[in-house]
Amino acid sequence: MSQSLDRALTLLGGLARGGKTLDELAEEIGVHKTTVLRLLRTLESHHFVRREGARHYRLGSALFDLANQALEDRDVRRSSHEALAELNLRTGHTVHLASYEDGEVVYIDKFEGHHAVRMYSRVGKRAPLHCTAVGKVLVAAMPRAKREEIARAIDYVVLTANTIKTPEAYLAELDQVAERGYAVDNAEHEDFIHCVSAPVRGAGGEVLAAASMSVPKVLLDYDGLLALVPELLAATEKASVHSGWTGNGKGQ
Amino acid sequence: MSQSLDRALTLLGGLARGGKTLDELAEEIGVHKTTVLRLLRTLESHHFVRREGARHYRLGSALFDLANQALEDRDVRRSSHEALAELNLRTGHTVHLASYEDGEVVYIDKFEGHHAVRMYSRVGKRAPLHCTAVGKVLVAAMPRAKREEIARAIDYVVLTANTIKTPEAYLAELDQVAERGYAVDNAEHEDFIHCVSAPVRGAGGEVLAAASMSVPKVLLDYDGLLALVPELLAATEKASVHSGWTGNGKGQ
DNA sequence: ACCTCGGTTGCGTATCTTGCAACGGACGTT
DNA sequence: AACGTCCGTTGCAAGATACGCAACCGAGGT
Repeated sequence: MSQSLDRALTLLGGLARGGKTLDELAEEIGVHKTTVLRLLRTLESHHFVRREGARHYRLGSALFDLANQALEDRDVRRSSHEALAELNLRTGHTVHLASYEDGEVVYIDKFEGHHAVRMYSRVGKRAPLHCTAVGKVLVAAMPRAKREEIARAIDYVVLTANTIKTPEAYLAELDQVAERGYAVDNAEHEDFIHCVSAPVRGAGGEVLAAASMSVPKVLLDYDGLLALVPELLAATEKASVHSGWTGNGKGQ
Repeated sequence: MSQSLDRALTLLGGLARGGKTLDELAEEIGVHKTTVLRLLRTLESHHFVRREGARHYRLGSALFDLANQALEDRDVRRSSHEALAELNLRTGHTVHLASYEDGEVVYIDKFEGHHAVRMYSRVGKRAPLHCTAVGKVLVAAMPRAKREEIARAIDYVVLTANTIKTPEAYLAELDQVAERGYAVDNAEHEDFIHCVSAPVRGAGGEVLAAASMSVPKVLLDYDGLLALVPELLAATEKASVHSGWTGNGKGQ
């Protein structure tokens, strides 16, 4: 592990929450401001940071640049884009695309809902596996042994009254998800929101990502949410076809 | 300047162009692979890179995360979004939003055109000041002394037959741009594309960013392009109002 | 079974990074 | 107008840290 690099990356995280002054940053990561200055200079030379006026540093454009290249790398995102945009347009609900990344879920695309109520999420944000519909879909797609391994490794943080609390309950839920082909998060992550999610598949039938719709409970009750499932499945099927998926079963 | 950080950032740039193996990366930045390994590990722990299967490294999700936060930081982007999305929807042409950043133009938003012909650009990408419509708009908004300083500092790389080649010609062009309130790039950057651009203003009348429409020449001739200007101006005015702009002149 | 390729580890050394202390410039205050 | 404060910047010396080496390991391919 490289110390200076580690500090610099932490620095970026700190800068993410608004422009900061040199000493503020120094204090935040617990080093001398000279050190921060040098790190910032290096970051700046690569456009990772920019100086705003005199006494403020902000994140720079290299971030956008790399991020977009990284996103383009993820082919699912591109191939699913059209189908999900349509789904979002037609239903007006927030649509997410997420993939599994070492023990968590990462949002790789987001289409904002058309209501006043907005979800606190963001492309690149991570979320737990046990209390999100996308998490369930992604883990349910894995072989049973892997599922168990993951289920046991999860830290079942309780976020709402409905949050799943044990590996056993989680595994049972996954069985259901695998069987019916979609997952539900019945206000297990945030109190006022529930979601449905379904997988996007690739050429070999493997699950590339999970798409979800998130709806505030004030807008639609649980039955109303479930009534959206056919539309969701139509969209994920379209996205799957665009991603190379060819049939119903496994393989070609 | 911090050496290891510098190397790590260079590494990220290298990774942007597809997954690489350890030795490839080591060679690329001219260090021992052990060093690369350590840097990658640190980057990985912050989710800046991820390991793809056995022998491939790719950019990770921290990039998306930071990038989105950085973009949200740039208020112009949010406040202009609606007007530009409309413009894009109505005309079907590619719309860019760009701002000035130390001697270059940086794209901070992009709305893809609806035609088959796509432009090679990307949010976060940088472009020269002398051969882009957005560049002209941004520089034309600066006080005359600053304009001259910038005009003299530009390296007039010739990209097409129409590219401006001298500070004098550039300054003359800027005068025109400042006067009529919009700029044109008549295939000065890429041979087959021409653009028009206009400024987005903030509360004090200052120019926050430049919006542009890019159109393949095969789709629209020069006069057709100019015919789009009123629509562009309507959009940038709307974006300006959303950004706090209140009147026609300076000040409130 | 061998070879190659990619990744990983331990270790000593030299380098690079660090924190200190002091300076300078820009504001704001008295 | 002079002073004080806040923030950024520089040079330097000490030592922690990142570096490259060489050897090892594991997986694929021949």
